[in-house]
Amino acid sequence: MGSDNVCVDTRREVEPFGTWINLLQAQAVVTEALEALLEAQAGLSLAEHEALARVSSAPEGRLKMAELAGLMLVSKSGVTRLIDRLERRGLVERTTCSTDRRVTYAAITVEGRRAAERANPVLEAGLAEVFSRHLGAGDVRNLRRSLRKILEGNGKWEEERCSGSFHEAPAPVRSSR
Amino acid sequence: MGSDNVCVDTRREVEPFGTWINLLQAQAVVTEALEALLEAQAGLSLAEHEALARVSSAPEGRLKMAELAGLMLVSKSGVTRLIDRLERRGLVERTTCSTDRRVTYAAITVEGRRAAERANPVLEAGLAEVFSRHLGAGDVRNLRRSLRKILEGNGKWEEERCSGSFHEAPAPVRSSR
DNA sequence: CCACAACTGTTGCTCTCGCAACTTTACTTC
DNA sequence: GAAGTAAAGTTGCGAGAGCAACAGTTGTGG
Repeated sequence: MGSDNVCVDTRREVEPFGTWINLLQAQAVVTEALEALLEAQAGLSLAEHEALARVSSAPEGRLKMAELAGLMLVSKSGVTRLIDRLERRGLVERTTCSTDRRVTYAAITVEGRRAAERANPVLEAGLAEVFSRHLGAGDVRNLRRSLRKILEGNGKWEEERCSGSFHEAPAPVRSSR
Repeated sequence: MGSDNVCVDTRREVEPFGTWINLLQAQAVVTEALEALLEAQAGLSLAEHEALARVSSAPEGRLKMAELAGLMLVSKSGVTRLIDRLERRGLVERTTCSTDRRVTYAAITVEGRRAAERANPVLEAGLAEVFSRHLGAGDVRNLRRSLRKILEGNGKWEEERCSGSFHEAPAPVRSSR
């Protein structure tokens, strides 16, 4: 009955847990701030901006729906509705493929490109303000290295997803292939 | 001490962006894995487990709705619905406060405590597998320190919420209910 | 040529969440 | 003590996302 010694080695066990919680919270805080900033100053959600950025930076300014879904780690239906919203606002256009009539391209419009270019500096400024402002250069390097280890360890590291000027939205990876 | 010059070269600007993307992706990957694992082996979502753990580790095994909302980063209505679901399953009970009739306590039940205790090792094993397994002890410390800086810099650091102690403290074994 | 499997994108359904309005209760002020 | 204000929790509503089912298209084997 006298199991008072609860504090045996809990400190060691708690650390990864607390770190993970902090990861969740930091992600939530940064995302929330950027979401609000981007919505206020550019009228775009983070997911919308990412789609816009990825489409506009793709060759010929267009991307198949399935490709976009793969890059963004969102489901097929998620991309359909996301492109629905952007198309309704004239920022993106659905075009067909001449060689395969199943595929639909999401193609950037001039207005869409303008919106993306207007949103980019906003996002960058917000990111500096809320994220990198509080970290030293060494912190950023260490942070990224650790995060990369986690991604690699789970087989989710892909170079092309991280390069370029776009952002990412949290979403599970479903049927990839 | 990262006493490097901040404006070394322009290429540095990409780094925070990519690091933030990695943060999102790592969070998404870890969350997805844990969510699936916990759902499969314990029948709880992550949010449900967190609520259960926080309530069960609170003094007297109960927490005001508003306190719970503050500890988790969710809105009041979110907590209402979350507790609705848990109460429907008999894992939590709504009780009243004798001194303030506005407040509602979410109180852990015996079955709820059992569920939390069954879920904890599952979560811990999953966390080790998908998260801390790929990091050294120094990595975890650095990671946490950086995340803490971000949270502090945005005024969202609160010791009791972030310290991740809720999941280890089994609280007073008060089986009065 | 025809049946059949594989693939692409869309739609219906459901789930979870936040915001704003609302009800009930406590506190402050006169 | 009464009026007004603030706080706690619940509810209606809409947004956004995933899964499963579906229709249209392409390619393959008999």
